[in-house]
Amino acid sequence: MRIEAFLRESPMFTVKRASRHFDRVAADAFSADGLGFMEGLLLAAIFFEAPRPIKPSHLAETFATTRGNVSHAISSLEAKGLVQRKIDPSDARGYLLALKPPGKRCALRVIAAFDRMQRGFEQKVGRAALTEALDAIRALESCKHI
Amino acid sequence: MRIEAFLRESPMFTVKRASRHFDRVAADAFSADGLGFMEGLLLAAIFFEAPRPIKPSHLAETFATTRGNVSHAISSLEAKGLVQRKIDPSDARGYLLALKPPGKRCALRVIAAFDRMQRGFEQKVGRAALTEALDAIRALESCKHI
DNA sequence: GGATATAGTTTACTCGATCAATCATTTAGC
DNA sequence: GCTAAATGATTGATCGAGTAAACTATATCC
Repeated sequence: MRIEAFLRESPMFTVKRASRHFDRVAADAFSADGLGFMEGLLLAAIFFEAPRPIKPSHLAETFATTRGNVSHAISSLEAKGLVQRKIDPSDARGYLLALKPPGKRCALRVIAAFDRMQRGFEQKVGRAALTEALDAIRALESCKHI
Repeated sequence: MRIEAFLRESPMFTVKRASRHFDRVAADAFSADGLGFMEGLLLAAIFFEAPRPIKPSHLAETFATTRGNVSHAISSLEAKGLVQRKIDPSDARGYLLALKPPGKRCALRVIAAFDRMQRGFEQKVGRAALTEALDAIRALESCKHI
């Protein structure tokens, strides 16, 4: 088989390449705010949850990643003055996250960018096909090992 | 909107999460050989092209990445004793890549793992749906900016 | 022959992710 | 009530992959 045909049929490579592409697109879109893709998503998540503050563990679960990873990303957002950690009054082990005013403005820009991208996607492949494709990709994630 | 609904409809996040999942699956499958996902793909690419040796620039194009990136990965594969660089007799600027015997055996394991994964995917979502989903994902890559 | 283009490497850097160790607090068991 | 175990989160070290720019060496074109 030719490698090109192999890659073309491979969900793993197709998904990986698309992921890289989206990283570049997001980095480009958020370059003014100096955010990465994941940072933008976290900011959007905190915004959507407002005014209810959100816990890091909730974010880790939502984004299917580790707490350590979220902790690092939040530290980065905090260093940029976008997010604030406050001790959770109901559980002093944990923290609650809230947007600072610049973070709120930044989140709005991020969400607007995601929305524009979403419209571009739906225009490109159609809403129904997009939904089906995402369902298929999600289903692949249940293949846990080779 | 809830962040969960936002993420569910977002191709960018769905694709990114799946990409991370595949990274973990591949790292797990290739752990005995100490290969990453991309290293495995490169090895498979060189194997598929054999006996015709392959140029790094060809790999960079095939995998939609930079030459620098390929150069790093090849160096890593070379350090593991899997791949060999030879000066291209027809163009002394370039190199030709070939598998050393351990690299060949390793490539066979890698390809077998990819094939098992592929069968798992097709069993999970069906061959037709898989093809459609990949076509949709590829189409999204033509959205160049937000 | 000299300017320019090309192949590849190198260096430094970023981002996202993971792991193990650690700390503080909460909960559970006795 | 007090200790032991579980939990929420941070830290620090490390990794893989990717990028960009500078650089070397060779090839090509006029």
